Amino acid sequence: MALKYSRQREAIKEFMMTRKDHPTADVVYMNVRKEFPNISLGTVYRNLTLLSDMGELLRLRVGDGVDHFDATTTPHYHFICNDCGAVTDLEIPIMHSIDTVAGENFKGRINGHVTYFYGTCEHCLKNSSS
Amino acid sequence: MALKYSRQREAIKEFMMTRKDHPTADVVYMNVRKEFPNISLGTVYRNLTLLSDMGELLRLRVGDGVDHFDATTTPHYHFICNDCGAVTDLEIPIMHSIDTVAGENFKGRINGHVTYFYGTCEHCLKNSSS
DNA sequence: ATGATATCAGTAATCATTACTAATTTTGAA
DNA sequence: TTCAAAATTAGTAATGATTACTGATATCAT
Repeated sequence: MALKYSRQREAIKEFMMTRKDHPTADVVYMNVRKEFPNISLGTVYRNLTLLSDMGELLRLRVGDGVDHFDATTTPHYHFICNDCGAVTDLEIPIMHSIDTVAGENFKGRINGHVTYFYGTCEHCLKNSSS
Repeated sequence: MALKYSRQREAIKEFMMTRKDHPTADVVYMNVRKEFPNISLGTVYRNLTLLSDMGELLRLRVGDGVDHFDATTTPHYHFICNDCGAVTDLEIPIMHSIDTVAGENFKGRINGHVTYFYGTCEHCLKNSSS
């Protein structure tokens, strides 16, 4: 009986499934509050962490100092816009070969890698040209 | 006359050059304190940030919630041990080709990538087998 | 229904980092 | 060398994200 159902956790999970823009805890909080006006930010954090630990979410540290969460748990790469900070998914296969490359002449064992691609997103490209 | 010499900044820079283990601000603070007993943590942070902005240091966000700094500013990859958290350099060439791969079927512009390899370091491999 | 326990809301605490301020250093010129 | 403008500092307070605590509430097997 280690894990009990909770309406709040379910709402958080459902909200995450509707979004593919990798929201932060605060964004989740703002949105779930529409359904649960007095849910607390701590509850949001606790459940995001719990769901991440259970493998139902991915916790992304993209380098902007705030954790982002992703309901797509199959391995994939991310792109971060240097202008607006948007985080988007990339539709390219996982490049396992780079683990092999990295492992040459390395004494430890390499299990995997995390790669973030940086640049300018489609939207910001248009804005800068105008 | 925008930038003035400071003994503290010089000591921080020199300490960073002696280390290839990517210390955090706190580690820099502890060590520079031997020479400047009442240097403040804020001074360490301000100078690490300044040096990073000037390109004399790299600021690494390896995903452990603490910033690491690197005096080797030529592009290179890093390995993070899942057991002990150690951050080490990898001696492999930059794989520019993966930016091209990631850019296919992507509407924005990709300028580069940051990759961290994870696994078990040489030292922790030995310890776990004993 | 009820008792055990997981979860909650609300709030306080923590941790890394940044901002503020009055005092000290640096530096170019008198 | 002396001086004053401006950068830098030490010390401390503030911030922002996240985690921990606590007494009340919700879930669930019996």
